[in-house]
This record gives sequence, structure tokens and C-alpha cells, in this order.
Amino acid sequence: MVLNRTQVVDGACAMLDEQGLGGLSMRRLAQDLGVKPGALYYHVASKQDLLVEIAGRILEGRPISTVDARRAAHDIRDALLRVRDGAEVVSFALAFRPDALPGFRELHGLFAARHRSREAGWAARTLVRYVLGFVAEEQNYAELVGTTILDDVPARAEETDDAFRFGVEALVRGLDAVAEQEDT
Amino acid sequence: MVLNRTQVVDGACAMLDEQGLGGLSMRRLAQDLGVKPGALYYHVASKQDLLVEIAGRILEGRPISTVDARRAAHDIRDALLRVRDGAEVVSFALAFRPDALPGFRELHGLFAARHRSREAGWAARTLVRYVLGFVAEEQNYAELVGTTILDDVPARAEETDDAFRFGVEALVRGLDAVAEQEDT
DNA sequence: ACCTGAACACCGTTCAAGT
DNA sequence: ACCTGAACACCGTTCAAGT
Repeated sequence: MVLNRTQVVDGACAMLDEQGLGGLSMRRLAQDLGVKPGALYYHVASKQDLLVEIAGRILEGRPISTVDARRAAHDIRDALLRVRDGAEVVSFALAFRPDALPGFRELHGLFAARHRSREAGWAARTLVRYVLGFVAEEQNYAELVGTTILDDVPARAEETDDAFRFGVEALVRGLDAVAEQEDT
Repeated sequence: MVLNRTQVVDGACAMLDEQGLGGLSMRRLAQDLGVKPGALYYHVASKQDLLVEIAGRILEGRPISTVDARRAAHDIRDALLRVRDGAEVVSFALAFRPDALPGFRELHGLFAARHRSREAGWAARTLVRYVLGFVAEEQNYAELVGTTILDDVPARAEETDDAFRFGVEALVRGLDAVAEQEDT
């Protein structure tokens, strides 16, 4: 079927967006691509490998600011929200292969001006964790609304945006504040 | 075999701590309890139901402060660290049934003095997310060190504690700071 | 009330063999 | 080089039937 790695990842991204992470299986993906399950392993080492690749695609979708922490947080959120279960996929990839995510190592620089090197790394990771956790919850809730008979509260979207901004603001301000006494 | 719900949850907790979340299956649990898989479903509605129950047990292990946000964060971390993959299990439970976790709804009160009601809820959820995200990463890393040939950096534990304190301090300070201008 | 037997509908992964 | 066939070792869940 002259399949290649790019097509496998493309198909996986499409399937993720349509079925969600729970509906993305190697067997289904193979069938979707008109191929037997074993064939996928000629192009991809494992499902985990595939998920890391998908995570990369998700993050490449939107450029992430490297100068403003607040903007960076919103950029990452926007990227994650473009794909169903995006936050969960990226979280997995980050846990499994922390170095392989594009645009995440550079976030260290967001705090390099105010913080010492070690603390800048902590700060960047803290911000990323906040965004991932927030969006994972957000997307998970959306999933539950879609599946279960959970009555959707109207005007939830704007309140969610407000809640996100609230957390970003608190976190960035707090990170700035603790930077000032890093001279023990 | 005169099994009851408590014994099923007990067995599941033990298996979680020994095998990790990936090694906890209904079939293995059944075999461990000397019973056929189908028997478990007489005591537990589903695996998800079981995980929510386990999450409750994990959080009940340590009392969580309701007066000091910094202490509460450390209390929650301590509770999560007592069980392998504790953070992942509690995260799942929180996503799946946000109301069924003991001691989490009360955290709202930690911020009620400084914040308006809506913002106090946001603040509490932000703090919980931080702790869960941090400990999930922490436990996941420990897992990778145990499995893969990943050379463990010495003195990592103390640095991890420092990193956690750093984030808690920043977050709590930031949350306090944004509280002061909640008069739009 | 509590459990077994047995099935249903799935998984990820491997690997000899084919082309 | 790329894929199939076919297996291996699993999953969660259901449900008639047994005791």
C-alpha cells in the first residue's frame, strides 16, 4: 500500500480528533489505512512512539511565545485545544520523553531574566504543568458532556477562559515575586 | 469465597502499590483474590468505580489542612506519595467524578477569606492541579528510573522537594496577590 | 446472595513468510 | 522494502447457569 511514516501519523491525528484518545487503537488505525495491524510496526516503533509524534504535531500547530510567559501559556492552550484530547496526549509524551517535545525546552528562557537558571527551569515546568492540567480538565469535561447525560451549563466557555486567565495571572505574578528573593 | 467490597478495594490497593497502575487489571485482581473475573462485578460496578474508591482511600490516608494553603499542598503530596501512581489514580478519579473525592471540596475554604466565592474555587482547583501534576511527574519519573536504564541523578529527592516548595510558594503568593484586585 | 463458565468484543506486539 | 497471516498474551464486561 506504499505507506510511509507521515501517512501513519496523519491518519492517527485524524482518528484522534474524531474518536478521542480512547478510540485510537493500532488495529483501528490499520483498518482505516487499509492495512493489517502488523504493517504499522514497519513505520512506527510502538504506539507510544506514535503518540509522541502526534504530540509534536499538536505543539507545532501554533507558535509559542518565548518572551512573554502569559502569552506563552495562552499559546500552548490554543495549540492543545485544536485537537481532541490534545492535553492528554501531550502530557503523556512529556512524561514519556520529556526532551522530544518541540518548543518546550525553550520556555526556560521565559524566566531566565528574572530567575537563576535552576529556578527558571522550575518556573517553566510549573507553567507548562498548569496549562496541561487545566486543558486536560477542560477537554475531559467536554468529553463527559458529550457522552453522559450531563447538562451543559450555559456560558461555560467564557467562564473557563476567565478561570484560565485567573490562574495564569496568579502563577506568573507569583513566579515573579519569588524571583526577588533568590539570593540565599 | 465470601468476598465483599472492602476486600476487593483492599486487594486493588495492594496490587496498585506492587504493580503500578499499568499492572492493575480486573483479571489479575480476580486471580489474586482467588476468584473468577466476573465475580468482581458483583461488588464493584466497573474498573472506573474501583479506581475512584482507591483514590478515596489514598486521600483519606493523611488529613489535609483546611486553614493553610501551603500546608494543604504538602499534605496532599504526602498522601499521594504513599501509594505507587497515587497522583495518576487521583487525577483520573477527579476527572471522572469530581465530587466523589473526600477532602477536596473543602479546599475552597482555604481561599474564602481573601477571595470572592467564584475565585476561591478557581484558586483551590489551581492548587490541586499543581500538586497532582507535580507528583504525577515525580512518580512517573521514578517509574522510568526503575524500568529503563535511566541513570538516577543523586540528591534528586531533595531537589525535588525544593522544586515543589518553589512552585507552592509562587502559586500561593500569586493567588494572594490577584485577590487584592478582585473589585472590578 | 454470591460465584462460575463461557463467551463477546476487543487490545498491542511479534515474526515467519510472502511479494 | 514493505506487507500479510497468524499467532501470543493479554484486556473489561456480561450473563445464563449453578449453589
